[in-house]
Amino acid sequence: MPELPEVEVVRRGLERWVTGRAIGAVTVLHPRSVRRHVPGPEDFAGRLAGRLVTGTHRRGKYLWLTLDSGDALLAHLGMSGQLLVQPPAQAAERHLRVRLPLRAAGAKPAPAAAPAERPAAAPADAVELRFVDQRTFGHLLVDTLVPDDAGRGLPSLIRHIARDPLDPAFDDEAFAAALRRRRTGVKRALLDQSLISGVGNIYADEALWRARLHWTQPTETLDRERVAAVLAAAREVMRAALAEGGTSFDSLYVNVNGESGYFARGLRAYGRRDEPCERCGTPIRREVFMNRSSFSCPTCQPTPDGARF
DNA sequence: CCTCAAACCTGGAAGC
DNA sequence: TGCTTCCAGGTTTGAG
Repeated sequence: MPELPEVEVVRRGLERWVTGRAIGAVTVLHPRSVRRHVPGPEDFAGRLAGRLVTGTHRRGKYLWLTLDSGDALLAHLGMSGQLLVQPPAQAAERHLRVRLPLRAAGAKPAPAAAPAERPAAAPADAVELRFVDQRTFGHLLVDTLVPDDAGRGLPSLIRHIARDPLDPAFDDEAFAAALRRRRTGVKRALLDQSLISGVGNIYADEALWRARLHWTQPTETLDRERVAAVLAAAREVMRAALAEGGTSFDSLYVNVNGESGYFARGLRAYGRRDEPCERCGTPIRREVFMNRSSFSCPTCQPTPDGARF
């Protein structure tokens, strides 16, 4: 389940393969993967054909490629999405949803040919960007760019997505103030992408374990220092995941080169039910919230008075 | 505006 | 072995 560090690893992996290349004839194999591109799959492919990729960007868990048309190819990996760069002749993956052929700028478009007729020795500069997604919670779409609060281009569909904690322009004070205005539990707030983006179930639990807060801690009780501690913890665990080259556990999640990331050994709370807390030895508990698991230490993270869900 | 929960998916694991 | 149920969960949508 890609969260911010995993998506950033994908972005970095894509950068050298896609920037400066031209997109060829896009094939949408599963319409659900472009369901948020309202004009439909044909329009999606039409807006990409012949366009040059000018850069790679990310906010929270959203990733986008800027195009020379002024638009952007926006991607969200959902729970099981992967963006792979493969040789064009590589066999199709089991859950391949969209094919985006890429060629070096200036190279002639490949002649239209059935896959079986492709030359065995494809030009070295021809690659294929592939969107593979088992559970189809992820999606791709072409969107227009609008200026963000710093005047930079942001896909219009994600205007409501807050900056993420690794963004230098993230405003800690504004976040603390917004949290205190909320009347909810701290974990629900951490998962609210309009307050802070990039934090999912795993990194929320990890940040709360490090900050010694239970997930039901009411947001209005969090003073500036507590919020600073939560943010510092989230940044620490995300940077550690990033430093390990990405990621986590789920074999579904694969980085741009098709290698499974592995950050599971750095997790102190998530997925460790009944295992001893690394600070105090108390067995980690698992509680269900919003139909998903929350892992915490009963001693370091006691359930607060006035718990909010 | 805020809060909250349902719905959207698939396949591996666990239970029977 | 084979069937059923549970579980993973980010985001949008709409009700209250």
